[in-house]
Amino acid sequence: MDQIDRKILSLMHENARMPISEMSRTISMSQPAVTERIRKLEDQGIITGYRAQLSGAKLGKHTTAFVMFKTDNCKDFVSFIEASAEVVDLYRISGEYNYLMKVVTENTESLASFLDACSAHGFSTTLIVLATPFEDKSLISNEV
Amino acid sequence: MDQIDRKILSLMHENARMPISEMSRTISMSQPAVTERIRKLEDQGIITGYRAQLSGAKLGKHTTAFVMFKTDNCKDFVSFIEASAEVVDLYRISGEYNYLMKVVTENTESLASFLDACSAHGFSTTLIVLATPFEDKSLISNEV
DNA sequence: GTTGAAAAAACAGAGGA
DNA sequence: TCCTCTGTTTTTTCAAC
Repeated sequence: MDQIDRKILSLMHENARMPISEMSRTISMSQPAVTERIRKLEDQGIITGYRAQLSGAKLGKHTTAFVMFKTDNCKDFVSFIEASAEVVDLYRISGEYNYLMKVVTENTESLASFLDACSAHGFSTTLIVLATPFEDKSLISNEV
Repeated sequence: MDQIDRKILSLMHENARMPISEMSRTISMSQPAVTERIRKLEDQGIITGYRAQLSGAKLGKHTTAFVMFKTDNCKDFVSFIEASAEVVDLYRISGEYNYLMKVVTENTESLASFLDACSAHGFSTTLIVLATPFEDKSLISNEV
């Protein structure tokens, strides 16, 4: 992991579909060398995947919320949540609640339906997302 | 947005670096047609970008937390947070707190330093992430 | 939406600092 | 070890339909 690897990670985080040839020009290194470095970053598990980012709103999902949940039966709860299409992220957390999850639904009504379905497993506190100043900032500082 | 578009989005969410030629084989449609559909999905803002997913742990960031924050000066707070490399996501939320942010740091000590720096802007409650059963589940159901 | 040719990129091997 | 160079294969682009 040197400065060149960090630059590659930064570029990949900005645009994962950038051709390797273009990256090789940007960082002034031959294409096979860049390819090999990317392969190693993947093998080491530093790069875990490449994903298209989708707009929830453009797909008709206009409501995002974070739900903190307290349950006594983690196993059943996780099974239930894994099967719930509304939940995009699930975190086990410290504190009064067991779990925090990010929920994306069409509207507040469908969020309410989801929360109703959850209530069999415990109790929750819901934080509605009003705006997202930024999301998914890079873990790599992009100075060279 | 028909079933083929949904399939493209699903494939792109699984692996954004999949060659379009491979996608065209998977969904049995000519490559220029797939390319044109992707271009339209980008133009419509349904696809907002392509990102490499990086492992925080493999980059030496072993602590993830969600911090709920209450501030009286949103403008200054957001400026401060935007300049903080530790914060990867920032959400404006409803409820007792103004903001929820996802914070990724090297360890609990560096998290404490960050929270100390924040304390000038208001008060917070921190939820430490103990485990992540899943993250970034697709908004598109991947049945065809 | 398809086909097919030209351009570009990715891959794989040989060899050098 | 890590890189560059180079020839081959694959993918992308762009024309015409």
